[in-house]
Amino acid sequence: MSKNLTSNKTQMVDIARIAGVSVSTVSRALAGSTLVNDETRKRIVELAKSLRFSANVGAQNLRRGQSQTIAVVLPKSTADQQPVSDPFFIALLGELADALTSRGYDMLLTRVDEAQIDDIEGLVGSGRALGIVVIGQWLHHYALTALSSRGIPIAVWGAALPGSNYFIVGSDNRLGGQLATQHLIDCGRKKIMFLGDTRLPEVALRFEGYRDALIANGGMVNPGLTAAIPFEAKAARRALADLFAHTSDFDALFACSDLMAMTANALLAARGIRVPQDVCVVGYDDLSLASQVHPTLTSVRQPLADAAQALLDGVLYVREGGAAKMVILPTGLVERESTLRRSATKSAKSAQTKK
Amino acid sequence: MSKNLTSNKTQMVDIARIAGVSVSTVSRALAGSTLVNDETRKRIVELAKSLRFSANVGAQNLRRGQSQTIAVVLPKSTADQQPVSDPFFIALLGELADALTSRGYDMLLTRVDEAQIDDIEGLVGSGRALGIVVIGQWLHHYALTALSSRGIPIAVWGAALPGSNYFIVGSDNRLGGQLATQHLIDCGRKKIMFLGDTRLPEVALRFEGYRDALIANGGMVNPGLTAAIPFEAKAARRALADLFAHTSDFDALFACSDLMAMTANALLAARGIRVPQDVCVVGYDDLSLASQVHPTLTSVRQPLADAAQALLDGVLYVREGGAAKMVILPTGLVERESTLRRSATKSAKSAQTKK
DNA sequence: CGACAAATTGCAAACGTTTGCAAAGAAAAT
DNA sequence: ATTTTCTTTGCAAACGTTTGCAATTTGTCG
Repeated sequence: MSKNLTSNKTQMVDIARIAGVSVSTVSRALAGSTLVNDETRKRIVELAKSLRFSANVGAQNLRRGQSQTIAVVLPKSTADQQPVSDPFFIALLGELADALTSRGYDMLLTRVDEAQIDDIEGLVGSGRALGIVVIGQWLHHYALTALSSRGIPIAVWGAALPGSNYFIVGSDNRLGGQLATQHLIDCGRKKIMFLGDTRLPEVALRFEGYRDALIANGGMVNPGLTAAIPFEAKAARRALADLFAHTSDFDALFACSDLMAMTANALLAARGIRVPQDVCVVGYDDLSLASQVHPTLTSVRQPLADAAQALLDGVLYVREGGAAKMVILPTGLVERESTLRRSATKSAKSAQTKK
Repeated sequence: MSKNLTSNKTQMVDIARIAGVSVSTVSRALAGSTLVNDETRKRIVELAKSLRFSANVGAQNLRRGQSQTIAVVLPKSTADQQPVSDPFFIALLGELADALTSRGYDMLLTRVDEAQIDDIEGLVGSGRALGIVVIGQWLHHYALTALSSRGIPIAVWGAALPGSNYFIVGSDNRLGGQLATQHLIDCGRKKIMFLGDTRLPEVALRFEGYRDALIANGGMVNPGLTAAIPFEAKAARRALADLFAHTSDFDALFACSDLMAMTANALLAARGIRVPQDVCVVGYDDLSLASQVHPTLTSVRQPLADAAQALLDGVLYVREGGAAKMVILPTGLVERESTLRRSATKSAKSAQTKK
């Protein structure tokens, strides 16, 4: 019966009628334009509030030719039954949500299968979003490159790769690896095992840091002390269990995520190996969980809030025609119970002093 | 110079021109209408794909008078500096994301301060979303009631409260509490401590289940064996540390979240108390993490995927004018290392037999 | 008192779709 | 050959905003 498709939601024309002005005036008043008389403006704003009016965003976008929404895509590897992959991504997601809302943007969350990665172009093409933040780049470097070169504003959380033409934000993975390893060396450890799959760009960089630290201290990488543990929880557990079943010839672990470190801790504990006395463990990400478990976890912190800001800025910047950039954020080591610095005798300090 | 505000994105008129048909035909073809000749349809669909065209969703919504987006709001308590409160919510969020996308809806993620909870009405009022899923109801029961009675389609994850006029989905908290407690009793435990803030509706129900189980086994609640531990990680840690500093007169813990249980485990371990030998611990939620830590955590599982489906169904149902309902999902106990069933001698079985 | 500027308002044309209706053919029935 | 039916297409009017422009009112100055 009713003439309009959309249900009886109040809209500008209603307000205009009640206030006895035209729709234009209502529009301007609500937009805070100076073109409208102060008094009328107040009256209209008041009225709108009392009617709980909020303007149809679709129509606004249509008219203005732009949206205030940013799409955030989370990877979903086909093999992975976990709803959301890594707690770290979640933490980042949370920060992103806050950063976006505090700057007046809406957040459209999408999980995409790695295979459908190309489809996300539609998010922008359809005007749903003005740009895209991609969390986790190992969904096909080339796909992101293609997207970016086609003019889709994207910013990616990941590692800086050579030949990237897309905007990329990441932490200083190399430094992170270095800090962690140096700390373990300072703890007097000699056989530091690296846990992580170096096929992933970020892990590869952390590995370089690991190697650098070893070399800087007169050591070198022992191939027997590296294990390609995947990030995904269950697979990681399997791989670690398998690893520990075959070797216990290490006195420290450097894990590429806190989740991995925690799982390793659990498996070591089950074998009666004590952390940190027998084995020191350093994780990565500094999840809030890291300070909740036993033993609390020494970890490499990534500046999440800064990352979120940088990603948002990145999307907007690219959208304005800015060229792709790399933003590398600092990392720092947070020391907790899972590692134990030796008493001053053999610490980094004495390394400075000539023996 | 260009006449149109929106940048040079391809739109229907472009396709129409190239294909030599009218916009209407393009629209119909892409919508799969039978009104258009099979051959022309194919040609147009092909063309659209090759141009990577996707229709402007804003315009579609405007014209159709409805959107295909569902807003999901996550609580953000003002005091809480954690980006996203509880890992459980995250897991649910992930399931929601999958449920929504697999049914063709977009997901608009919003974090709201508890104070701004009323503002979420605008999400629907502005046509951005067709309905709202609220995760965590203890942001003001009354606000949700008001929202719902004003006709905003919402579905809430939480506990069934008397006098709710909004659609609510929750697990059977009472049963969960019962199962956990009964299991601890079956483990031969006598002093089972309840950890959780019973001011929260869900916790209150779990407590009832706890009480019921005690009574069913000829016991009763000992007020000294309940502690109002909050959910938020840091506060929980403080409260637990404080608790354990004052009492150790318990042989089992029933914690209202896995996070709480893990933290308790960590603090107990630091005090040299062994789990499960000295103290058995049951958590709640069955996070994927529960099977990663040491000892792996016995926990009450909530059916996340079902929950997500039910929430989505709920929003749609309410939007179609359906009356508010309560959906209570089953729970189950997952036994792991943190509890240890006694050998048959003193188990539940013998409780049946007359002494 | 007339002319001109400034302030405030309204008109109407977009924005990119969908869809009721009419039109134009083509095929079928008479 | 004429009418009827069916298939396929296009026209044009929405959907709810924003905004350039013109129109009106009011104020100021000579």
